[in-house]
Amino acid sequence: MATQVALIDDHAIVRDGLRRMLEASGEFEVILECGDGRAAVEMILKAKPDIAIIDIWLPQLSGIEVTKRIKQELPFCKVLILSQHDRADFVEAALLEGASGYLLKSSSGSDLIAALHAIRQGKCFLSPEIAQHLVSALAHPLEKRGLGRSLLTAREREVLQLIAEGLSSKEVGATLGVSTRTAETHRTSLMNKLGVHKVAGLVRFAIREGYVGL
Amino acid sequence: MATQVALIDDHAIVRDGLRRMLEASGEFEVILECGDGRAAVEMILKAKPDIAIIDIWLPQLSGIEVTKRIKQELPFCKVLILSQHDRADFVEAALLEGASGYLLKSSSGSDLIAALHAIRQGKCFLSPEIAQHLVSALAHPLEKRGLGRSLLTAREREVLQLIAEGLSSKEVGATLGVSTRTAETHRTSLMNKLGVHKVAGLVRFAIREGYVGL
DNA sequence: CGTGAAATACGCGGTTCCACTGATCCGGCG
DNA sequence: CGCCGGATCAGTGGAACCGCGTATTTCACG
Repeated sequence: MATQVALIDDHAIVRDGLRRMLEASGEFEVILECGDGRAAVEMILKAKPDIAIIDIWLPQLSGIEVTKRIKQELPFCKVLILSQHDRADFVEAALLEGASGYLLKSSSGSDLIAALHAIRQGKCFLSPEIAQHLVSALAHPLEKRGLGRSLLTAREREVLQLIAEGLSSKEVGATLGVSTRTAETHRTSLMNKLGVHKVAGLVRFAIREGYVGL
Repeated sequence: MATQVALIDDHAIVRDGLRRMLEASGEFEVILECGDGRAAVEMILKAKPDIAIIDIWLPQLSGIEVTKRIKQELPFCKVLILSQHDRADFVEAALLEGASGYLLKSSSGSDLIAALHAIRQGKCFLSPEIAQHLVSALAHPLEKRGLGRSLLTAREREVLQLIAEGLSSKEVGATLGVSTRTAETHRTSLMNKLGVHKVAGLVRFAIREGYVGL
């Protein structure tokens, strides 16, 4: 029986291409596709694929956050992160959340298949460039580097991403399924914590920290 | 005989996917792939494909610039631009340089095939969202500005920078020594020109274009 | 078990945004 | 000269923002 795969990437055309590659191999079956993070979590929890291929940058919810949520509910669902860049902190965060692999988009299609093979067998697969970064990162222990100790709470990071994507408080509330006032409360505490008083400041922080792309 | 296609995109994995889609259709043959702009120009001039599919963002040389150069030498080689975003100025620039189509990556694989069909017949193909932007751009005939001249006026760039730095319209007016109203007018035309409706969008544009730092 | 942090939610009121309009003045270019 | 585009200024009205509060529940940690 073919391994069931979920494809999460915000570009439909990229998903189409990946699907063809996976299906051409004859070993994988794409059982769901999704272009945004929030919807992806729901669909994955429902469909329970064997492996989820997740782009790191997604509208609504980052790939890291998606990973975290599905690993909580489906520890046996493997995750392969796709990313344009090789930012070390992203790699670490993804692996800490339970991702089984991290593949750069500069990889080839055969690398993708190779990664899936490894992951299916419970192994780990990292793009060579990534592995490089990781060893140097392991030189010093990660607690020290403030990775676990984030200033912002998970909810606040979520709200921040949505604001930076251009949603109003009302839209943020609707997206998260909470009231507009609650969204505004989070917005307020974000501004307090970050010491800014304008959307512009939030957006710049979000971009600088990689919560949203450019 | 199959239509010969060149694939220019900086992500190998995306090229792999596109190639499979094209070849699966049976109508297209990928005769070359390249991941950076400068090399792409050389390869295309040598290989003379019927159609070049070019990502707008490329290392070394932008997709727009690549289009310009190959159209100079090979006017009969059609160009289909691929892009993540629907920035009006990019679209216009690409079309002015001779691109026959502009496809967002949010499009599906069948859109891609449809676009190639249209282009092969000498027609033009734009993603629907793109066409939208274009009509609104034509409403305000901004013909005069060629490529060299910036989309934004000097004053608008000034205002943009201040907004991105977090100033309110009132503060912008005070800073520039004009009325709040005027600052708001500039803000409005910025949003119109850039096709965004939120401060977040302006800030991201400003950062992307280097009007403000991070 | 108490404390505190996080998430949720609400009110009020002034400020700001922003789309829809309208206008005037000036300088360059055919 | 006449036209056009850029820069300036303005009104209206509804929506959103945001600082000032308050309050409940839940959950983790000591």
